[in-house]
Amino acid sequence: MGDVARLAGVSAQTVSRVSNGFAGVTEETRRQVLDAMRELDYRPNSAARALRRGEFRTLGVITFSLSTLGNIRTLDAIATSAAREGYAVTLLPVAVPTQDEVNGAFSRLGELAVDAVIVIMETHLLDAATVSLPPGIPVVVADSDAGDRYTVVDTDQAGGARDAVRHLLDLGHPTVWHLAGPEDSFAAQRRANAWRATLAEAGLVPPPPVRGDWSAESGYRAGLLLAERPDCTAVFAANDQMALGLLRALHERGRTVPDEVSVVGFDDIPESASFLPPLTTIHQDFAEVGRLCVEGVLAGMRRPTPEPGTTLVPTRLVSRRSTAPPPGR
Amino acid sequence: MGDVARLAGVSAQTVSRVSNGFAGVTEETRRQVLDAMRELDYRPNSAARALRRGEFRTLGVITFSLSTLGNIRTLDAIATSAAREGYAVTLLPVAVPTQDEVNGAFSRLGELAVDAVIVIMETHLLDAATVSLPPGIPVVVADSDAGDRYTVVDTDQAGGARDAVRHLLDLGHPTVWHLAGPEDSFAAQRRANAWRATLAEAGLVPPPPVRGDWSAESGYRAGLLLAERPDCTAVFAANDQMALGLLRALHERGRTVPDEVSVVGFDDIPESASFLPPLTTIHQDFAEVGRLCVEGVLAGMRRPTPEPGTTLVPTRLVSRRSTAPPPGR
DNA sequence: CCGAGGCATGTTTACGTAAACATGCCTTGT
DNA sequence: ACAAGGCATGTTTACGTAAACATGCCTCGG
Repeated sequence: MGDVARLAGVSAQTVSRVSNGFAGVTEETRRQVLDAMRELDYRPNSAARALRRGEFRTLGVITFSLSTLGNIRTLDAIATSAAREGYAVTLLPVAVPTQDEVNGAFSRLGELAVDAVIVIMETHLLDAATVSLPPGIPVVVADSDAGDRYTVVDTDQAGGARDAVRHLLDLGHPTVWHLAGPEDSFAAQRRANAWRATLAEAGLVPPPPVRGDWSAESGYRAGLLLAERPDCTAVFAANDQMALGLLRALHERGRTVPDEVSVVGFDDIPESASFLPPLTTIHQDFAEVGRLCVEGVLAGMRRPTPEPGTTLVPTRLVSRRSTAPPPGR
Repeated sequence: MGDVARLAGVSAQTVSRVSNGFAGVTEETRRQVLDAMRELDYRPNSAARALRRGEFRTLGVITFSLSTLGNIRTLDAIATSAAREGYAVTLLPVAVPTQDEVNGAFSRLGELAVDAVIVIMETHLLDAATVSLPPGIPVVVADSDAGDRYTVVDTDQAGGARDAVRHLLDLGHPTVWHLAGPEDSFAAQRRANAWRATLAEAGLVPPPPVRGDWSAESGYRAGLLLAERPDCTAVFAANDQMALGLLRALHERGRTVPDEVSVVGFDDIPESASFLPPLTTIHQDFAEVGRLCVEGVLAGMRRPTPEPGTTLVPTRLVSRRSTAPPPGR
């Protein structure tokens, strides 16, 4: 910076002012400084800048090894939103979802160069973490239900599931079966609960749910069971991949979709439009989740103590060809 | 740090020594300092540390919006390897693969707090970038063929494709058809070239390739064409998703796999083991690619001028049930 | 028994930047 | 015409750390 100042014939402080886009610098002076910067290929030292300013302009994201598609797309949206706000994103990978690993990530975080943290993680692991987050830095949690203790942003899982079930009931189906996700997933739990509640609202007794593990293969296995039940005319699958396996099983068993059985998925993954038949599903707006996460931590940096609370991002039912009225209607 | 030193009854320098795991500190002194650190919940300031040390212990990764599965898994491996080496990973998202965006990312990089850069990007965009990378910081490129100008780490696309084709020829198939990826992808080009070369080596004239766009849907469309050709008994698909679509098309047209037609994919995505039938495919070792990227930049930080060159990560043929000898053998 | 040398620890300093304060010139109103 | 005030720019200082150098004690060999 000193060199630039010398070459431009000004003080280092003026260079700093130009470098930070400060007002109150003559146009001519600014030009001279910019020329000198270019000439010397000057780049501000971000470490010194961070030390002086007390902020890093960086957000930390803690998540499991970029495992699920949803997490990835959320991360992507976070990175994009953060970049727009002039923030970089630092990844804090947690190799395996064990308590030790989570604690490790949290303690590393303490000495990491981040101004705020976004956690994409199921709550029960957060809860059990023994290492506290560094005090005073804002935290937003995605994909969790810890709204009573943290600021939480999440897809409206319940609303989406309710829309899926209602869509099928409105078509005239006597009831809706559920191909649920794994028990240890909160998203799966919330979708299953909303399915049950929506049926109950309609005065129906929910049929026994069939459980998968999110994979297409598990959906296929579940589908083989459901295909045996002639009274099963409508299935709400907890994600699109299981729906894919379900479609295959139904097809193999000669149960045509949607003529004999209607299927609704969840997520709206790109491939779902190309399924056989194209899948009616619940679209999740990951981009919005990511944007709100960034917005949330930035707000937390301005306000001293953000109160806990949950922001839900609405879903949208995408109606394709896998749903129709039940046979005989 | 001063407070900790005071509480522990030592100098700030000793605190620094303990904090950095320096030898030459009495066990007792170390314990006292550690106690004081805990007591005061001291966390070293990474900005000051970076300023003093002249390094950030952070790697930058430039990639397109976490688009393809391969990029994501590479990024994941990079983050994990980097963490093991004590480095954090900062994401540099490039929203759209346009020249402006790439230039933007590169120039932002200049003032970013990273010690090295890993670029996951097709070469032609790198080439056209007008903004130079900051001089003196190591760069490793993945998923590219710019081995003459950069240090490059990549999956051995050609070797994998060759293995796929040879596997089918060895089973006795008269020739092997190719369901290629999009023209603007270097990975697709290299796989197609190796397919052609391997057939030529065997004295065969390659049948016309069918082109898809990586998606299952495009594989389905291509599969409908290939199903019409009774002389087509073996297909090498450039990725697993297109292979999935291909399998569906063949199934619909009554061409059984592997009895009538054998199919080999590329990537070994998790789902491919659950395809119908389970897919023989080429396994890519993304973890190794990521590890080598990190190793490469770290080596570049020690050596002054790393010479360009390409490191290829070998693939592995995973033989499942979608391949068999041709009918009548 | 004494000096050399090693080892644990303390003191000084610089890393590059930006906030806070200081300076001096020029405009403006009476 | 002159004081007041604004505005562009300069000077001083501190951010938290770790390298380099300094100090003092203790051990060990002749």
